[in-house]
Order: sequence, then structure tokens, then C-alpha cells
Amino acid sequence: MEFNDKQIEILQVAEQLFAEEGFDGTSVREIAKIANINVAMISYYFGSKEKLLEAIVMHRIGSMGLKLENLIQENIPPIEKINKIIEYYIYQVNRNRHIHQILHNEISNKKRHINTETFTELKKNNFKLFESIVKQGQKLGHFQPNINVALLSPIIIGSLLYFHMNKKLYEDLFDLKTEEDFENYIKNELTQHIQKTIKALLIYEDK
Amino acid sequence: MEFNDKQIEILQVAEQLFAEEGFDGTSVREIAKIANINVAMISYYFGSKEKLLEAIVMHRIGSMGLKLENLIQENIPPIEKINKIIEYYIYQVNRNRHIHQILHNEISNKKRHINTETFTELKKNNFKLFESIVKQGQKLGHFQPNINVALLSPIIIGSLLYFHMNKKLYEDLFDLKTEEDFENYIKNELTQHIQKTIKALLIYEDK
Amino acid sequence: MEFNDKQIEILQVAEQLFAEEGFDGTSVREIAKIANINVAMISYYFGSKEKLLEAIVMHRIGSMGLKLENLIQENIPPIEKINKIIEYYIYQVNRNRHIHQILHNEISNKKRHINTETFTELKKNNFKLFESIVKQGQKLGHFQPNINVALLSPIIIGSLLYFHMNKKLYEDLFDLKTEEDFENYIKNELTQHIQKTIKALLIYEDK
Amino acid sequence: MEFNDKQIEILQVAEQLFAEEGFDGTSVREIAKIANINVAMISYYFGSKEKLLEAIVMHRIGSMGLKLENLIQENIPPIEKINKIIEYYIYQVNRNRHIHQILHNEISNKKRHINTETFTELKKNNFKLFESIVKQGQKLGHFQPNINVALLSPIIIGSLLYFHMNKKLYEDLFDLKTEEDFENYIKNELTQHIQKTIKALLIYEDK
DNA sequence: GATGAATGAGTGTTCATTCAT
DNA sequence: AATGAATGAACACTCATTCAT
Repeated sequence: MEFNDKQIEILQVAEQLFAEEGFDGTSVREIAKIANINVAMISYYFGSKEKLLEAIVMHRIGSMGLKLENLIQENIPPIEKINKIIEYYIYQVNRNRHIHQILHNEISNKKRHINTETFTELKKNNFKLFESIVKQGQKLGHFQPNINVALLSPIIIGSLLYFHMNKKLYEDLFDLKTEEDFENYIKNELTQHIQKTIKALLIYEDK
Repeated sequence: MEFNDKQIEILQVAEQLFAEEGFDGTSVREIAKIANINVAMISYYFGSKEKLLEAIVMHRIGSMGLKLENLIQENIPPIEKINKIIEYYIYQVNRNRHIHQILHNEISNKKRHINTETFTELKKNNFKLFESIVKQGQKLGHFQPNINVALLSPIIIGSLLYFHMNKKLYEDLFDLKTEEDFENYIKNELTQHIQKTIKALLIYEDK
Repeated sequence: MEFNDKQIEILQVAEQLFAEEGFDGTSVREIAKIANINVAMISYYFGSKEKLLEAIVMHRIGSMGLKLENLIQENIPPIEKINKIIEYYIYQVNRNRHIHQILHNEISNKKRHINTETFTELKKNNFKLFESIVKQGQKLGHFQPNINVALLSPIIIGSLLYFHMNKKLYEDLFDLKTEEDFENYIKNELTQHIQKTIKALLIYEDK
Repeated sequence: MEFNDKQIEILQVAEQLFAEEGFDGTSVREIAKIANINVAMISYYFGSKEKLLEAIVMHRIGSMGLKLENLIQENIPPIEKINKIIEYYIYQVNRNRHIHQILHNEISNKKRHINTETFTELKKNNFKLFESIVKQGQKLGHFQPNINVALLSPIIIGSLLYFHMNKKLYEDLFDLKTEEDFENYIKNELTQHIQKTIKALLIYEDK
């Protein structure tokens, strides 16, 4: 789907507002005002408010695909591949935090059923990527057998989302004064913590 | 605060609807209809829709306090204490999933600022409990030093929430056909997976 | 009609509120809160909000009757009798300003038709009092013939009410800083001005 | 401010209803019904019910300015100038009776504080006009010195308003059967009475 | 005699959407 | 292709009053 400049601006404004105030908490007038367009434009361009939401999702997910396909072929130890993926995941989720916020709010909404198929597809691809790298590691004897690969994402993404959800708490606990401090903590400490956790899980022999 | 039977029914109905459709997506008329009361009762009992939300939070959090204070004294290995906490956490979050859903949606809402102090307090207490048990384990030489205790909760709760958020995906991946299957998977597989992950993190020596 | 202490307090509170915020602008809850009684009491004691208004009117008018009947017999010049009446009028209207405010707002209200018969009766009696004194003055040759006695009240009461209506303007024009200043201006300057005006009208021979 | 035809119709309908039933006694639905428009139009056009009131006031006052500025220069005796002003005042107040009714009800309302500045300005201008003509008359020796010019308006407008307030009483006293009779009485008898009163006050030498 | 609980009707306002242009 | 005007439906909330106790 092709969007013109005005449409893209609407998408961006709406994405931020939907993330900040929820879908139902955002009015089309609000969007129109900030995007500096006529209210009627939203219905005109996207059909309805709900279809605008879908357009946002499509638009964002389209640019979210993992660029890690050839990571498998690289000649580095599997654990480093895993670490690279984790880093990239966190970077991506963080960068697209708004749409993640929206999706995770809407996914459990019983009223609306936005098409999350592409999103699910994405996750399944990520799962497959993990799977093949874990298998590589297992073949090389680096990783333990009996790893439930599908449950790696919850640890990685779940931790990050929970960290974001409780921003205030962690700002307080770790004395993060600025937005930059917070972002840096995620980029460094949290990322390393998650990498360490996954590594432990993969390598540690449970007795 | 004491609530009578009708008030409690309203709280329950509203809690479910807020979780399922969001706060802004739920109208007081909807609540009134399902709770089989007059619309005016909500304002009459709780003051406003927003205060109803606060009442729900207060009501739920009041009954959510950890009953694990004396766990520290028990004469079992620290890792088993950790496992017990994880099990109890997952049980609690799962049991109070609705309010967690609401809170985590509302926490990041820039429009409303519901009083999450008690909720934060709860989390801080949980953190302290973890801290003292980890210290026990470290003294006994069971656990590694340099454990970032504050980042244990994100792994545990984050994983669970993410699992719930992607219910459909995991039902598909693990062939969970009924609600019971899903619940059982959380209670057994997911719980064990998280326990295993935390154990690995605590015990595994990073080289 | 007899009212007990609580009823009288309600009447007083309601009178002030009706005067300050209008009948429709005052809620029974507001009255109940200030009078420190249960909301239901108003319906219980007076039947309805509208009947409360009627009760206020009845209660006040009952105590408003002129005590000037024997003024006619007094052995003083008619113009002094007129001056005494003017002074007494202004005193009365000022003292019962609240009920005058209410009545003059409600009199022109097409929705409600409160019983203003007693009020009208009062005015007619005042008119008759004026009439007999003016006749005395005319007989004595003090006053001009052809005085439209019925139009004396509009000048006296009308001036006072207009002065009150434009309180802010006159406080500004005459530099009246306190409530006392304002009251004193009415008691002295305005009263004398009105007396002078009526005197001029009665005595001055129009050529 | 420019209003289109439909807006003007709303203003007119609302003006009448506000005058007849009070601001709080009139619902926007009532206005919408009579003006044959959608309820939402009132908020859409004017922002709110309260702003509608302000619009009415502005709209009316805008067309109420005195066209008597050049009266001062005319070559007629001052007392005739005064009589012309009185006549014009009564004509104006009578013509704009609704808005006067509203304003004088709302001016003393402690809840709302509509912008009456323009209205006050108007009154101050009228006061200045009176002042200069009275001074003319005093210079020519026609009028007495020591005239409190600011208290002339209360006599003129106050009398008229009081007459209107007690419409029923005066219809009864003067046997005015039709609306026309009433209007004519104001135009002739009452106007002359007020003119005579003011004349007496200005010319009569108080001994 | 007095009142807390409860309610149906009504309040002003905002909503997403449509339509004529 | 784009938009200002307009609207019916829905919104949260308040109203005066009733009723069981």
C-alpha cells in the first residue's frame, strides 16, 4: 500500500497518540488538529478510525522485518549470534515502541480484532531463526539439549516490555534521571542482563 | 474501604470489561447493563467512572499482598525458595490477570494518572524479598555474586505477560486447544521454564 | 403555616441560594448540604422543590406587611409622610432583598407560576396608602393635582432595584469600597435623591 | 463577529427562551427543538451553552449603541434634549427587553460571570451624554445645580423595568386589555410620567 | 417522623462519520 | 481530490423525587 506525505503524517501522529492515550482515548479530532488536517480526511483517506489503526499497523510492520537472515551463515560462535539477535530485537522493539504498545494493548481487546497476522508471521520467523541457531549450537555441543526455543522470546521481549511498563519504578531504583539515562540503561545493562540470562539458560546444565 | 455486595458486583463487572475493552472503550452504560444496575449507581457509589477504576485497583491490590514473609526463615535451599516465589508470582499474576492487564495499559496512558503507588509498593516489597533470599544463597555459595536482583521480576512477570499477550500464537505453536490446556501450560511448562531460566542465571558461572 | 426550626433553616438557606444562583441554578442537594439536612427532607417537608419556593415566598411576605397604617393620622406635613414611606420602603426592600430578587426573577418566568397574589395585594395596599396621603397633600394645596400615584412605586422601588442590579457600576462611579459603603450610599444619598425626586414631582408646577 | 442565518435564528430563539425561562431553566434541547436544529449545533456553532449566552449578549449589545451623539449640538432647549433621550432610552430598553431581562437576571448570579463590560461601557457612555446636557442646562440657568446625574438612569430605566416586572398589576390597575394597550401605555403615559419626573427634578428648586 | 438507598429522566457535550459542494 | 458543515448517537454525569425501613 502506498501512502502520500499527508497520509504518512497522519499515520505518525495517530501512532503516537494511540500509544499514549489508547485507541478509544484518542479522538479523530485530536489527530486531525495535531496533523493539521481536516477531520474528514481521516475517513476520506483511511475509511474509518479503525481502518486507520490497521493502516498504522501495516505501515509499521512492513518496515520491521528482521534483516538477520544471513546471520546463520556467519562464521561466529552460536552464542554470539544469539547475542546479536537479542541486541537487534531490543533495538527494534525499542525503536518501534509505539506500535508495540498499541499492538499489545489491542491484541487483548475483545471489541476490535485488528489483523495481526503479519505481526504473528514476523514472530514465527523470528522463532525459526532462533530455532536454527539453537540447533547449530546444540550440534556443536555448545548448548544444552531440551531448549524450549519458543519460550526464549517471552524472556527477551517480555523483560523489555515489563521494564518499559514500570519505567517510573526502574528510574527510581536505578537513579535514572533523564530519558537518555533510561535509554542507555536498556541499551547496556538490561541488554547484557538478558543476554546473560539466555546464555545461562542455553549453556547451563540442569542437574 | 468497605463495599457492599452490589458494589462488589459492579467492581467485578467493570474490572472484566476494563481489561477486555480498555477503560475508554468501556461505557458506564455497558457496565450498568451487565451488572444489572442503574447507570446512576456508578456515580452514586463511586463518584465517577475514573474513581470506579481507582476503586477496582484498590480493591484488588488490597487482596494481592504476598503471603511469603516467613519463607525466608524456612529451612530449605535458597533455590527452592526462589522456585516457590516464582510459582506464587505466576499464580498471583495469573489469578489477577484482569487488574494487571488494566494497570499495565493505564500505567503508560498519558491522559490519566491513576494512583499506582500501592502497586509500586507491592513491587518494591517483592524486590526486597528476592534480595534477601538471593543474599542467603550467595552467603551459602549457592548463587553467583553480581546478580542484578531488580531485573529478576522483568524476566518472571514479563515472560508471563508476553505469553498472555500472544495467547493465540502460543495456542497455535503448542497445540493448546482449550482454555484449560492454556492454563495448564502456564502452570507447568512455562513456570518450569522460568524457574529453570532463573536458576541458570543465579547458579551459572559466566566465563 | 407553622414551620419548625429545621424547616426555617431550610427556608433561609434556600432563599439565599435561590437569590444568588436562581431557582433552576440551585439544586436541592446544594440546599441540603448547606442546611445540613438529608436531601429527602425537602420533598418530605415541602412536597417538592417548587413548593419550597412557594413556602419561602409565603414565609417572607407574611413578615413584610407595612406598619404604616397610622401614618395617615399623624400630624405632620404630607411631604414628610411621603419621605417616611420612601425611607421605610427602601429599608424593607433592602432588608428583604433576597426575596425581592427571587420574586422579580420568577415573576417573568413563563415556566413556573408561583402564587404572587399576596405580593400583589401588598403592593396594592402600598398604593392605597400613597393615594390617601397624596390626596391629603392635594387638599392642603401642597401637592399638584394630576399626580399618577400608581407610578410613584416604579420610581422608588425601580430606582433601588436598578441601583442594586448595577452594583458594580455604582461602586465604581461613587468609589464605594466596602459593602458598608454601598449600604450607606443607599441609606443616605440614594434615599435622599429619591425623596427629592418624588418631592419635585409632587410639588413642581409643570408649565 | 459574523453570524449566518441559522446562527442568528438560534440566537433569537435562545434569547427569548433565556428571558422567559432563565438560563438554567432552558435546556439546549429545548432551544434546538424550537430553532429546528440538531442539539449538537449549539456546541458546534458557539462552543457551549454559556458561550451561546455570551454570543447573544454581544450580538444584541452591538446593535444597541446610542445614536444620540449629535444631539448635544442641536439647537433646542436642554430639557427637550433630555426628553428625547428618555424617549429613546425607553424605546431601546423596550425593544431589547429580552436581553435586558437576561442581563439583569444574570448580573446578580453568583455562579456565572458573563462579560458585561461592553454593557457597562454602554451605560457609562449614556451617563456622559446626560452629564454634558445637564451641564448645558445648568450653564443656561435652566437646571438647578447639584444634580446627581448618575442617579438619573435608575429613575428612568428602573421605573420602566419595574413597570414590566409588575405587568399583571399594572394591566389590572390601568385596565390594559391587550399587549398593544400595555405597549401604548409605556410609550405614552409612562414615558411622559418619567419625563415629567426628571424635568421636575432638574428644574424644581428644593427649599 | 425521618432517612439512606436508589432510580428514571434529563443535563450539556463529544463522538465518528456523512454529505453537498 | 478535498473539505467545511452538519448530524444522530452516544458519552459521563446530575437531577428531583420515591420508597422501604
